[in-house]
Amino acid sequence: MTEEEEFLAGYDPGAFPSVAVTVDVVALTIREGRLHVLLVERGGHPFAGWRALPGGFVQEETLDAAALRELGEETGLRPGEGELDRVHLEQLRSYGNPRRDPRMRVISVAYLAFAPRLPDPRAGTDASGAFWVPVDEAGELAFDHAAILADALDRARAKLEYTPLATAFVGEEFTIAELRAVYAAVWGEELHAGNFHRKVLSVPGFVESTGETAPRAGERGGPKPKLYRAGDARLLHPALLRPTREDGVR
Amino acid sequence: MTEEEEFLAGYDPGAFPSVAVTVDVVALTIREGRLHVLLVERGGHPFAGWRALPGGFVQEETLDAAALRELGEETGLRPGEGELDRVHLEQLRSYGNPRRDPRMRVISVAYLAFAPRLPDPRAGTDASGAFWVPVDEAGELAFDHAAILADALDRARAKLEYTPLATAFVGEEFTIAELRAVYAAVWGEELHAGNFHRKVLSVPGFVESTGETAPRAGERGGPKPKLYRAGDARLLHPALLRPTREDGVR
DNA sequence: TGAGTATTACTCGAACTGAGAACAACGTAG
DNA sequence: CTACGTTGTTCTCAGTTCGAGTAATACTCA
Repeated sequence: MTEEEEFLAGYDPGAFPSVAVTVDVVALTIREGRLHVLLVERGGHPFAGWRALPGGFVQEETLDAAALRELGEETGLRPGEGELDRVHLEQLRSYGNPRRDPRMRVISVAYLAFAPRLPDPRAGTDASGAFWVPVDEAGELAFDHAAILADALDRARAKLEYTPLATAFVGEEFTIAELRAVYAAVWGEELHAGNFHRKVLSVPGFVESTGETAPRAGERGGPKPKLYRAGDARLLHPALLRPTREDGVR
Repeated sequence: MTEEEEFLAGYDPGAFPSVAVTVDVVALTIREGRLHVLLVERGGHPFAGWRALPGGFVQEETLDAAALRELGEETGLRPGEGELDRVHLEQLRSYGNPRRDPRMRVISVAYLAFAPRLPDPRAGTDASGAFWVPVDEAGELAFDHAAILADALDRARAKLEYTPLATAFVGEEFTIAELRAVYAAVWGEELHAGNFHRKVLSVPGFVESTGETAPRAGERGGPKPKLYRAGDARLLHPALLRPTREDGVR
């Protein structure tokens, strides 16, 4: 036994202050042109009856795996069954205010999930119900979840600018107009169709043409749009700048 | 007693899986034109004798407070004593691989600290020594700290583009050339002096003139430069784009 | 069939960028 | 003290990108 092995064998984990660690997931999708977030209604205390972000305690798994597991439990989807695999998942940040949970010290690692239109969720084990809500109608949330949601929206809006994240909200094949609708929904403002078109096609690696066109035009007319799929770029250069941002944001 | 109070009174914190939570700090500063990171040499197991990021277990405090405390303990500086108050501190992300610490499940919340030139640190309680090391000479680190450092550098380099973060590396009053040296050190490439000057002054809220000039020119001549202080912008619009980034970074 | 709408392409002036030059102010080697 | 090299600052200029608007075309719906 080496000195280090000996040390580890005699190590007492209880000697350090212990806290609980949860993951909370801000899952975003777009429905009917509006950005929606997945919420659950809490069944038990604390905050019984309140809306909250889906989440739960971390088990013997990586943080990423915990987030994906929680998302699957709340939506009723399973990894390997298609839709959940196309979800883009990334860590947002951690929240550790000592009083954020009245039970005990709980540190939450928040995750951000972006998904194409998912089916309506069914209730998970830890919640009496889960549902998609437009982000501007989320209202008051349990714990500090309203602040987490606000941070998540900031992050999502910013990431649309310099990453191809928008492609995570649409299907495998999509039109430029669908992509533009994603930006409009997340940023909350319309974009100039012509300039958006030019810009998206000019950024290398953002989208690549499938060579095909959609079988049908939009609901209200117009030519059959061309189809694209996501390119291989991880960052957009140059970025798609958000319009009408005032000078010197503070 | 309300129903919720009753629930909380009978609540057993031990019922949930418990893990240890630490904060690790990636403290960056610039010395002699090179970007340095603060490292400690571990005194005890595991990884005795290895270099590591300064950090420790979270106590009854916010995560931000824990990071600031750890930074103070390793550098020997105390909050309220000037230099430590000008440090910019922000959360990087959390690392929770179940095997990242051989003792037990430890989740680490990593922080990023940017500071103007700090004095040489003196040893803290949990480390037999602390020192500034050029980031490209950090070498192998304990735990997953090398990965954390890499993520931190990515973040720092990116944030220089769209935030006034560079002002956190210089003194209260600084010259445009000092600011340019920060960008050069972090990005690892020289910038066109004239264009940088024009750009910095044109971004609203980045810097504001003090109306004064430095008492002395640089070591090797030149006119006395004008002095500036940080403006009130939190984001740079338009951003300072990093040069020579190839098309379609992937 | 006609009206309305949407995709896509094109135009034009304004703004921005990268590269370089010019100039004056300064430190230092000789 | 002088000459020279270095540096901060301002300008110029051509190429590129951006925002806003226009136009041609193709489709849906009534």
